Amino acid sequence: MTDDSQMPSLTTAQNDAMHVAEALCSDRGERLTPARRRVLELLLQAEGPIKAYDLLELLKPGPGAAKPPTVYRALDFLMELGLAHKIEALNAYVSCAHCHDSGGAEIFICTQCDGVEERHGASHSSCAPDGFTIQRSVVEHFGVCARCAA
Amino acid sequence: MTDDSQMPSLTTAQNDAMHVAEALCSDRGERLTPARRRVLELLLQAEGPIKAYDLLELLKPGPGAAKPPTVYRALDFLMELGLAHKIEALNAYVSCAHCHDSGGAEIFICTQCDGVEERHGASHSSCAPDGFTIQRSVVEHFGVCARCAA
DNA sequence: TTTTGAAATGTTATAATATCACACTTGTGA
DNA sequence: TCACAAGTGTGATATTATAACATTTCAAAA
Ligand SMILES: [Zn+2]
Ligand SMILES: [Zn+2]
Ligand SMILES: [Zn+2]
Ligand SMILES: [Zn+2]
Repeated sequence: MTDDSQMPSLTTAQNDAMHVAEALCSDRGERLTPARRRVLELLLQAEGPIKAYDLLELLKPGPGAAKPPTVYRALDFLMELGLAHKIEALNAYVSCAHCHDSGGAEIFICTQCDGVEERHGASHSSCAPDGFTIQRSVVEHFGVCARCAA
Repeated sequence: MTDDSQMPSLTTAQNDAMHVAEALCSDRGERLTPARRRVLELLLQAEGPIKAYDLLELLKPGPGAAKPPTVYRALDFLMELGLAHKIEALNAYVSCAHCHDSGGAEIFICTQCDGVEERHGASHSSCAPDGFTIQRSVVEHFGVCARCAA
């Protein structure tokens, strides 16, 4: 029996993601506290983008019924570490499987199945106005994924 | 004296933009009603992105004190016509000088002066997951403009 | 001209999203 | 042991946006 035994039904991939998160926190000297861990689990288990107040509902059954600041603090923490992203156009959140340092995530959301895929590295500086230095980008594409188009 | 005389201090460029808007509405068989016109004027006069409730405040002095639905309806109308955009990451709105049909706007926001510039036409389909069809994109870049960097 | 019907607006209330402020707890290191 | 910083709990409140339904406006049809 591992010390992940208190987690409810995480898939292998989700379990792996938790371990990556633990390692990342350890590296950075940050603490993956129970509240933060629980929110990350819920993000990993979600089938697509999930809203803060839906997370809040999912946290209700637990020992301490969470209040909004708890969820938003956990989300802020996870986003700082690059373990989660906010989809601005939806006011919703997703876990990030890429564990990149901040910057450069390009998100594709299928409007039929709510599936989210992420890509990195495309530079947008070539389109920028002359002399404009990009510090942070929000790139969110909505459409139909290959599976749903079939 | 022109029949724009009831408008408060619009610059020539802003006046031109109003005429473009009028022409566009005319083309589309849509009506640029006083509420819609007033909101567009305020967007044009704003120095940068402006929030819905700030627009609401600016409308207060007028003959009829506006309520939230008035502002949101006007913004929705203007966005439908491509005369305004929402900046999702700021929950704020800007007028659009490009009068493009919907789709493809790429927005650059200077975090020092709040200036907004818009570019078009960069295709992101090359970065998309295989088989993903993009229907709508949100592309917002935050950084420092040439003027502020100088 | 009158009728009429769709579009637009007014109005009240409320939903949905997010943060503040401050007390308390917890874990860590001097 | 103590002091301190980070994290959390809690209640209130701020911010952003929409629902629902009555009323008005306006132009086209009769
Ligand atoms: Zn990511
Ligand atoms: Zn899909
Ligand atoms: Zn535009
Ligand atoms: Zn600037």
